Order: sequence, then structure tokens, then C-alpha cells
Amino acid sequence: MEKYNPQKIEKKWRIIWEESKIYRTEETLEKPKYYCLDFFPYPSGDGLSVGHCKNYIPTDVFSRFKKMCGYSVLHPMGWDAFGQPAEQEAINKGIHPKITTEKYTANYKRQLSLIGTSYDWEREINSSHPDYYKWTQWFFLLLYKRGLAYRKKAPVNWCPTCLTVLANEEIEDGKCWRCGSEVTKRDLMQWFFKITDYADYLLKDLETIDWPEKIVLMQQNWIGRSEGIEFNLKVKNSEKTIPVFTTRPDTIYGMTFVVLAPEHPLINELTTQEFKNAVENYRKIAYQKSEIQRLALEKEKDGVFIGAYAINPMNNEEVPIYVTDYVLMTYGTGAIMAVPAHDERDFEFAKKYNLLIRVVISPPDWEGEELKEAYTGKGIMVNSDEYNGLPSQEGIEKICNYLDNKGIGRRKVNYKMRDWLISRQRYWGAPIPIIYCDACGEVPVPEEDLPVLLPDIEKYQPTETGESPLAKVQEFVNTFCPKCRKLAKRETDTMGGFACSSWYFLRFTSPHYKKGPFNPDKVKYWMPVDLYVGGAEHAVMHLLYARFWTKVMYDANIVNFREPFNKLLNQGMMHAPDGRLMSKSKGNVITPDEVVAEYSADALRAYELFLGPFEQDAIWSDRGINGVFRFLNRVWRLILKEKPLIFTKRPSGGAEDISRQLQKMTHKTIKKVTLDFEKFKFNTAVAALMEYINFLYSSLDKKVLEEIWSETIDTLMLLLAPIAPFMTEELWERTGHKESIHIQPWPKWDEKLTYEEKFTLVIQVNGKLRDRVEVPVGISDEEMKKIALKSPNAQKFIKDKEIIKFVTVPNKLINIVAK
RNA sequence: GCCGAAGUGGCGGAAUUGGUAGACGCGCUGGACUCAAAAUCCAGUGAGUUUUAAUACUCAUGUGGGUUCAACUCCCACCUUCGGCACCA
Repeated sequence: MEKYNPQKIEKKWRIIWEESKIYRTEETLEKPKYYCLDFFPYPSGDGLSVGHCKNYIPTDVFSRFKKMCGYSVLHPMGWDAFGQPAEQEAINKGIHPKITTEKYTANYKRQLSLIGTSYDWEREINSSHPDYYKWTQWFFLLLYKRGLAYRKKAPVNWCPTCLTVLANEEIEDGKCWRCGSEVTKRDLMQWFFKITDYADYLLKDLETIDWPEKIVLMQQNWIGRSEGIEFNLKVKNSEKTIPVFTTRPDTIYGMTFVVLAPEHPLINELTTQEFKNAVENYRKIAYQKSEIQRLALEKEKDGVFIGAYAINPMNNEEVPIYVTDYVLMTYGTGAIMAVPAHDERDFEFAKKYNLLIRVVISPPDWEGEELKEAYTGKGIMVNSDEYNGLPSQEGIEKICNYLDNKGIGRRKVNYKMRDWLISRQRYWGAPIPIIYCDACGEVPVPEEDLPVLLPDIEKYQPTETGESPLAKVQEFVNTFCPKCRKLAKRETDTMGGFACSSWYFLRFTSPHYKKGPFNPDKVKYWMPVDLYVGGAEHAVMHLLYARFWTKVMYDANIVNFREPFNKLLNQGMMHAPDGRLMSKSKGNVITPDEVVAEYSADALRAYELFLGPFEQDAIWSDRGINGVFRFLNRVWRLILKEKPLIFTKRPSGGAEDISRQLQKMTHKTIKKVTLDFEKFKFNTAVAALMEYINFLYSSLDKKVLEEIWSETIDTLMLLLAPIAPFMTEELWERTGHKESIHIQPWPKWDEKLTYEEKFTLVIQVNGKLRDRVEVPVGISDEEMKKIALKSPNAQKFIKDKEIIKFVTVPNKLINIVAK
């Protein structure tokens, strides 16, 4: 027998598979389709680590499995090559992103082939290629035409290191998600997508998809829907009114002051002369503060009085108006009625400035004493005139009705989610296809003029001016107005990377289509994605944006589904042996290259699957992989060398004939592995195959009918094929099969053959295990009782006691309850 | 602070609807093979008590209660770890 030589056979099959195009996608109406997709990766210079493989291996195993089960499977791969990470890399290394991108994608592709993935490379896409971003721009225009892309000057998040604006989702703890610098505010003219128009829609349709609860919850929280009422507060000695939003109108009688955000437009008009200086000072300081300082939890609430008074519409009480930075201009109306008794922040503020704290919702067991902290729960209304005695819920209804009827306010829904900031002052992205003309204003680039090509330039470093590097490229900026043909200027900002990944899953269905972003027939055939697999870190970014674009497409009648990804799974992260995340800077990266060289791609695959549950984090261990490597060697040896005592006809005498047990074991294993694969439980599937082979080895000194042995080893190879594609292909060939193992039908199990004839009857006394007896399946309760009572071990524990009852579980156990 | 997930041998992890806790693997121990080692193969391996031995018993799934004939699984309280959100009125 030739030794298992993975280096040789893996290289051999990689070449054969590529030449025979065995992984080309099949599109046929005769089979059900299955679209299995990985998150769109950004190809980094560091290449793949075994951590990344924790995602790609399981989806590959599953795709192979589905294909063997008779599906036509779409399992594509492409590159999210545009965007900041790629550009930053290029800047750091001083090499043009176009060049680095090309190099890195080639490396990724090589590594993915190395580990035996079955991607259809004829469908490879790259978001930084003009034939791709042409359509990203096309989608921008679609949103624009539907009123969902607009430009406004707004204080936006600015990263002083990356020199660009960031979307809200790209800020973590007030810091840039990429470089960790503190984010500051800057007033810039920016493009936004109106995702808030779809807030409710995005929220509701979460019910229709099979996603991890965790992600659904994160999206719900991110969207942050809250129902309330917006109403106007009159200002004493002024015509102006201040709109405020509240979800707790039942606490309106507890309003003892009003607070405005520092950016509030009414501050200038309402502040009295006397307080102008103090207010201006406060605003200046607040405005200079970075987000992180402003949001710091420990920070004391402060603010200044503006000299004006607002009037409570319920009782005409006059309350002072303050400006403070704990109120955000970007949510609700940027002003609130402050109810210190029932809001923690207002309470803190009132304490600091000795403002009145009036209880209007009675906390449980409250007897009129002063509150030590705000009571934010619901309760019975007090100190609220005719509303006294009402529970909160009713109070909310009644007061809303009152304000509504009086024309003072109206019910409103607010969302935490903000519009999606799409402009980036960066070179490496899809140019925003808009032209500014002195005569015609903002003009979209006509579809037939797409793509707006990203010029090839030398100086792509970002600038501090808040302008994209493209602004300095005269040939790019200067153009003609598509409407009036006069001289005009192009928009020089590019789109953030998340634009590209908001539709790429559609492009895979027809990656070379020229007449549109995708071929509608192919989209109809393949979409939606049946299984989408990636990390949880994209919960509120990519996964929300892609859903949004899909809904816009649905409304525009270009797709016939409202959700792009039916089922979503998040893989756990793979940590380095030191328990930390793998990263080049920490020097603890383990690459698939080194593992494949030392063991084999098949061993790497099997090990990553076996390490633990798919969704759970795992720690790479250099020792553990030995176990699966041994297992693969045992498979190799068993199939090529070992055999039990084979016979062709019923023999007499000699060794024990275990044909029947073997057959049962085979069918039980098929069932176990199949069901485990369906449930993405690859670790127990591998374990089942290990048990299977252990059983086979223990059968070698027994007698087996020839056809059963041949079924046995064929099944072993087939079940293992998605996990260890190289080795099984080689073994399949060596055992005389002509066609590739990867196009064979998945083995089926015969349910009858998974049933046992005997089982271990567990005998308990008062719930404690006392004995075990082998008995035939299907025996009656009475028989079980008889057997149990005969057990000497059980007898020991019941002899001085009175038997009260028997509890039986058919084919499992009997419990004798005795006192 | 709020929301969510998870705590099982020396380690990674298994355990249908509550029904044999620790599958499978790593590691370790002993043995076989070998001049020797590696590799491979065989056996053992939760802790404790007991027995010459086979055996048997007690304890054990983060902690403390509860429901149940029976709890890793269900309920209540708490502890720890990880993840998310964090002035959203």
C-alpha cells in the first residue's frame, strides 16, 4: 500500500478539477436551486489565516453536500475591493490600490483553491472593476431618482487620521472603526441615502427571515423605533414655539424645565440679552467637544439658562429653558420637555441646578416623600389635575388625544437610525455620478454615460480639506452638463464601500451581463440567497444596507422579493493558540499554507469542522489537528489495505458474521451525518464518521458479506467527500470508480436499517441508576417490570420499601418508585 | 446601566420532547512492535470511598433554592465570562 501522500494527491486533483471545470455552476430547471453565499471579503495583504477558513470551509462542505443531494448549487466568490481598508493598505505601502488589489485577490484565490473550495471561478467579481462599479453607480441613480439620495450640509463624523467622514455605523465608542482615532464633528456638504424612509419596513420584514435572534435584535435596537407625540411649547413673550418629542406624555405635568440641544436653531432668537454671552460660550465648548467627550457617561450633566420661559400647554405653567448637550439635535426635535421626577438625565440636571422635581407618576408604595432617584416606570398619575388616578397607559392615550384635538401636537414615530451617509472624501471608491452645473444645478449622469471612470492618478492620498483627492484632478472634475452642455463640474466624492456590497449577491447570478446590473431571469432563478454565512460584526452595517437596497429594488419593480437573505448564520471566531485574535501585528497568525504543508488541506478542513460548533468561537491548537490527521490516515489504510474476512455466499462456521450489524451501522451513520450537515453540526458529523471507522476496524477479524463490505467503504468515502474532497477523490479513483466522487449522489439511508433489535434497559430506583439489562426492542411495560424486579441490584434498594409505582419509557428505561 | 449568549473531566467538546452525564478527539498512563526512537496498534483514563479481585456505593454539568418518579435540560435568585447597545427623550 502506498502511504497517504497529501502533497502529491492534493496538487494532482487541484489541477484536474480546474481543467475539467467540475465546479462550474449548473443552471437547470430539473433540479431545485440552492444559493450558498459567503460574506463579500475584502482581500487584505495579509492573506487568509486559518481563522478566515472557519467560515469558508463549512460553506464549502455544505455546498458540496447540497450538490450531491441533487441541487443545482450557486457557490460563488468575489472581492469587495473598493473602500477604505484597501486604500489605507495601499497608502501605507505606497503602492497604488489597483496594483495591491490585484495582487491580493490573486493570493486569496490561490489560498482558497489550496484548501479545496469548490467556488465557480468563472463567476468571480471585483467591485473595483468598472464593469462592476458602473452598476453601483447605476443603483445610486436609481436611489436618486426615487428621492432616496440627497445632499445636505450637516455636522458629520470626521476621522482626523483617515481624513474622511464616517457613517454612524462606522463609529465604535466614539472612535473610527478602522484606525481607532477619536472622531470629531465637521460641517460638510454630504450625500445621504434615505434609509430612514424604510425604517418600518426594515423592522417588520425581520419577522419573515430565518436569522440568528441576536442579529435580529441588534437590527431592531439599531432602528430603535419609538412611538410618542410631538407637540409645540409656547414661549413666554414670543411668537415662537418649540416642538418637543416625548414617549411619556403621561408625565407632562411633571415638566419643570425645557432643554434644547446646543445646535438648536431657536437658541439665537430666544436667548435674552443678559444670557447671550453665557449661552454662546456654552455652545462653543459643546461644539468643539468630540463625540466621545460628549457621550462620556461619567460626564456631569450641565447647561445654561437662556433667559426665556416655555409654557406647559396643560396648565399654563411657566418653566425655564436651558441649553444643554445631553440633548441631541439629531434625534426627535432637538428639544425636550424635562421631567426630572421620571427621567434619570433630567433628574441629574435638576439636582445640579436646584430645579423643581415634581412627582406625577406615583411609584409603588410612594407616600409623598422626596425621590432619591428618578422613577421611570409606569404607575398611577398624580399632581396632574383631572388626570389624577389614571394609570400611565391610559394617561398617555388621553393626553395624546387632548394635544391632538387642540392642534398642539400629533402622534409621531421616531427612529434612532439616521440616514446613511454615503460620501467619502476618498480616492478608492465608485465616483458618485452627479454633475453640478451653474445653470441646471445638480444633474445626475445619464445612464448611457456610465460608468463615471475613476481616473488613474498618482496622488490618491486623502487631504485635510474635506475634499476628495479627485477634486485636484482637473480632467476629472471639469465636464459638460448633460442637460445644457455648458461647462460643469463633477462630484468628487466617492461612495463608501458598503454601496458595493449592497447588491453584489445579485451580480453573482449573471456576473458578465452587460445590459443591466444583473440578468432578471437569472435573478429570478437564483435569488433569494438560501444561506448566507459570515461574521456577526456586520449586523447593523452591511446586513441593514443590503436589505434596504433590496427593498428599494422591490419597490422599483426590478426584483420580486423583499428580503435578499433567507437564512443567515454567523460563524464563531477562531482565536490564536494564545487566546487572542489572530493578527499580523500580534505575530500569532497561522496560515492555511503552513498547515496544508505540514498536514493536508483535508486535515485542515476536517479539523476546523471538528474543533467545535460552527457558531462558537474556537481556539486553534497545534496538537488537536493530529487527531483528525490520524483519522484520515486510518481511512486511507482501511480502504486500500484492510479487509475483514470476505465471503460471497452464506457460509457455515468460522468467524462471527457481522454483516447485519455493519449494515445497520452504515445506515445509522448516513442518517446521522446527513442530519448533522443539514443542521450545520459538522463537529458531530465528523465524530460520527470517526465512530464509524472505529467500528470498521473492530470488524476486521469478523466475517462480512462482500456486497455489504463494498457498500460500507463506498459510503465511508461518499460521506467524507464534502469534508475531505482530495483524499476521497483519490480513494474513489483507486477503488475503481470512473467518475469524480463529487458528482455522485449522496447516500440514502433505509430507516428500517437504523432500528436496533436490542436496547439497554436502564433500571432506576427512585430516579437513580441501579442496573442495566440488554433486552429486545419493543418489550411491554409488564415485561420491563418483571425484568426490573428480578435485578438483584435493584432489589437491594427496594427490599425494605414499599413500591409505589413504576414509571416506564418504552425502549429506554424503567424507574421503580419506592418508599 | 440596558439587551443578548454562554458556564460540563487536565483540554476542545457530546448528550431527541426532562429519561444511562462525559460520545468523538486531544493529552496523559501502561503494554505490543523496534537495537532505539518516531509512526502505528491494544488497554486504561471525572473525583472519592470500598474490595484480594470482579464489583459496589457516594459525589459531580458556575452557586443557592424550587418543580418532578427523574433536571446539564424546566422555574426563581445570584456569581462569572464574552458579545452588543449606551444620554435616542
